[in-house]
Amino acid sequence: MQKEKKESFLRVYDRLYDHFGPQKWWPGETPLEVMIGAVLTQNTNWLNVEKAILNLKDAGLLSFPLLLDLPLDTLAEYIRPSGYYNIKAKRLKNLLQMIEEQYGGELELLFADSLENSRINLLSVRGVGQETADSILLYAASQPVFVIDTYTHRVFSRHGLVPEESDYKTLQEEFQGRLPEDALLFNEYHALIVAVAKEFCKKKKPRCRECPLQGVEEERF
DNA sequence: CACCAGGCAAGTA
DNA sequence: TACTTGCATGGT
Repeated sequence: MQKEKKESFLRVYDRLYDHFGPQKWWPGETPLEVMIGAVLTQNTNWLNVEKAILNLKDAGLLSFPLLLDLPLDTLAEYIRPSGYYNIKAKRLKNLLQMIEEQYGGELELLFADSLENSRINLLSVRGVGQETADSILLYAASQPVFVIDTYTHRVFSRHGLVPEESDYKTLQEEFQGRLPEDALLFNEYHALIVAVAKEFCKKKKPRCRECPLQGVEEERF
């Protein structure tokens, strides 16, 4: 029973992968760019984030020391298309300053730190919550951390795979406890959940008739 | 026109 | 602890 339950999350993964194929996340050329994207995409369409990152890239500002010294309101103007630009400029600054103070401005030292330490330090930053921290750890640092987001909660609770009231920590423990500890698997799985949510599990219009997960909750586990 | 998007923190009771 | 609200652009 417990063993089959463990395998059910892998069956869901297989269904999603068979339907959507590899998602090739995260869109970003460098760890710094991925980290910036993780902050900018908070409650924001990824297309808007791409515009903001392109602004920084075109200005030649995708560099840790340059961004660290960039005035707050200047940074805000560059990232304007990503929305919430004033608060996100501040959040990026907070994050850069933490890395400067704790790791001498070396992103690689943050990523080389223990998972426990790096996560605690990321979460200490004003504007970096659990999802943003875990996105950075998984997609920029390639650490085996499962990222939970509103899509994850919606898809899995609608299909009866987790209780509706599950919080972030509970969901993350479910995924990490039932899946092999594999950063590449976690990477692909999270991206596939986003894919299925966008197409079949929208907020208002769930089209679960054609959903590749149709009926998973009926399979006994 | 309304609604939504790969959240988070601060304020209130 | 458990809600509620502000933050904001751009696509559908």
